[in-house]
Amino acid sequence: MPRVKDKVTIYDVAKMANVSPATASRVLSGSNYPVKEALRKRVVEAAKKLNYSPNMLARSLKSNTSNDIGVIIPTISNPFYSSVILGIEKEADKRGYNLLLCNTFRDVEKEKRYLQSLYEKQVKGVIISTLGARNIQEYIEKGLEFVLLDQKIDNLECSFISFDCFKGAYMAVEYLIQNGHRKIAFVSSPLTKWTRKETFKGYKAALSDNGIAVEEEYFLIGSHEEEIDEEGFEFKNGKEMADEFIKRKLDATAVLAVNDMTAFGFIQQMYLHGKRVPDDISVIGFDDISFARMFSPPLTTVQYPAYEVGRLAAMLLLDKLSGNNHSNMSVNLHPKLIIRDSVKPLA
Amino acid sequence: MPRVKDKVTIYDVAKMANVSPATASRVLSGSNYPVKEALRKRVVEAAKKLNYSPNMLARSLKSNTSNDIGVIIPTISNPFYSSVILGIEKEADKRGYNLLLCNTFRDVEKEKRYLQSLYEKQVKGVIISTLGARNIQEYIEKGLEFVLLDQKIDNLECSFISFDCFKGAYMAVEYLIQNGHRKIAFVSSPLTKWTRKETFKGYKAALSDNGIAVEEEYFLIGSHEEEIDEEGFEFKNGKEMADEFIKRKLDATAVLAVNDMTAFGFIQQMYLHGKRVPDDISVIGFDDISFARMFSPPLTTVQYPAYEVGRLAAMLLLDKLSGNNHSNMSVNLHPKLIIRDSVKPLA
DNA sequence: TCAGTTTTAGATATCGATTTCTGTATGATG
DNA sequence: CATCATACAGAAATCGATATCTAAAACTGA
Repeated sequence: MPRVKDKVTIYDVAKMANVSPATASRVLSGSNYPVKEALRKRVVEAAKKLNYSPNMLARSLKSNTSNDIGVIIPTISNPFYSSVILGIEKEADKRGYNLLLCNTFRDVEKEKRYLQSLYEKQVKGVIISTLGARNIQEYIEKGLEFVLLDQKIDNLECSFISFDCFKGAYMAVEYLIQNGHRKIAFVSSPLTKWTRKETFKGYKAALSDNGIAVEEEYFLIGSHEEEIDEEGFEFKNGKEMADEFIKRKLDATAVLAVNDMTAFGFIQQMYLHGKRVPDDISVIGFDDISFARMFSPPLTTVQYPAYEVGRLAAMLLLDKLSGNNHSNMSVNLHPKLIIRDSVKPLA
Repeated sequence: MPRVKDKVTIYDVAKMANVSPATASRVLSGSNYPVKEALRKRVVEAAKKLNYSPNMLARSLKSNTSNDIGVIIPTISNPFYSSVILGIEKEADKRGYNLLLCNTFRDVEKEKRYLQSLYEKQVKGVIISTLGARNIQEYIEKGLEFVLLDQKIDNLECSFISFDCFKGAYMAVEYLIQNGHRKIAFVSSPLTKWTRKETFKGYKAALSDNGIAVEEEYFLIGSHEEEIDEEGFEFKNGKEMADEFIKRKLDATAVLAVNDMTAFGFIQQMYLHGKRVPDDISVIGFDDISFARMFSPPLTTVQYPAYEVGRLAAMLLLDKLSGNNHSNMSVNLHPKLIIRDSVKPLA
């Protein structure tokens, strides 16, 4: 059992440097209160000699600050969210903040508990991707700052970062049309999220704006809800929709998937039914997760800049916390079509 | 600007319930100090009425405890680590702990800063995947508990969780041999990590134990170091090694990749060179990240149970922190070959 | 030179909890 | 009924920092 050394506090430093704890604190906490150079030096040296580490709990308690921010997402196992987190972490680290990571698995109760826990930990800001934003207002009133991802909620005083899924889907479908496709199906998990609904709308709008009938038969939309905690749900759903495609004997030549994972599942299962992508059917994904380019065929997809979303969210939040910026804003990121090899032009 | 309500403290609760703060604390913190039922009820009701939330900073400061644990990994954007994190989070949440997530990007300086920061936040335990464990000893002496992933360091008083990469590679190569392959290459990024070295050893051992000459020509091992912060490094390296394979005009019929990402890169690039997997060449990956089964062809690979690693790490750490268990241990997880479609039996 | 600033150091209160210490009321014991 | 242990409540100290308040010293300027 290693002997644990006694913790050295600011009092120890002060004593060694022969100054008051107040002075030691002023030097060590980077306060702008003036301290004579001689004393300052003594304090710094004593701190070094004693290998002093400040106790952040005490500092935060007294000064009512925090250098942690909360991040609440459905699940880190979704590569889209891991990119978001990466962006947040990069920016947060740059400014000396740490991340408290919370996975809700889309469980409202879990989300509630996490919010409360973050509040109790005196976190001042939270970046959250939530389904039901019911509880958030309560914490805004308590003084927490929020940045919401992928969700627009009126009357909520916080910043929003969203992505123009409508336009993304629209662009994707137009690209298919330009490539000669007119029978285009839409593959998705249930339209429970705002983003998915927008994507669906964009798909339909692009079709009708181009004089193509919107046929319900081409809606391959999963019906059973995602189960809490289930991994690979989107992938599985994509496979099921491929089965459904075959069952319905659809003649679509192209498909827009609501996200890349769905596209992967769809493509793999179509392969089992003897249909190749892009030779027999073209597929466009959505998100551009890093595997999209590793897939075979490399997936043509709408880029949802997850890393950028994370970075922006952190910037907005931390600017607010540091008082650099007081106004809330809605940032809408524009889609970009990444053309790879999963779409074949029709003759 | 929403008016922020004044924070309600335990003193407010005590006053409303007409008891001393001491009594209120005993009720609200779940202490086992006896409190008469009548008072207890008054306290609970007052807390509810005032919507009281304890200040964890104050609680932790006074009681010298923490319900945060630190997690230090190279990068969350690697799906292997996101699974590890998921396992940790699940177990931690179950026991009321939160995660402080730190991505080092294999930067030793960053790791140092994070360790210090976690220590200052009074975290009591850290799960870490580190390259250089030099600094860890110092924090062990300061009383921190560690669980190390993928690393064995002698004379370090902490628990280890590792994976038998040697055996995993050995099993994979034997499987190839059973399928008639005798010319088997090894594809890898530089052997800077302990796990990669073990994998390489296992590959060589399996060959020689089966009376197959170990030929240096078949070592397709990247030479340039991973750059800090680079995403998709393993994938890119896999592609480069495919180019190298062609350049060397190798006649290998099968390949063992050091991890799945490398395998993906290799397979994609070989495809560009006109070689199909598994028809022209068989490939076995390593890790079984969730994309392995979504890939085409679904990848035969050695399962490295990342989620389980995370869960175990959290269990060991939290058992220790809660005093349930005082001894350190080394847990070695056994490999399992997941057979899918990327290996073809030779006639 | 002396009143009035300004600069700088230290004593002390404070953040919001828990915990120890003290003391009273109650119950058990012989 | 006296004695002693036990149950329970509250006062006050404490965790480790920062911030406020007080005051001495140094510096102004008329």
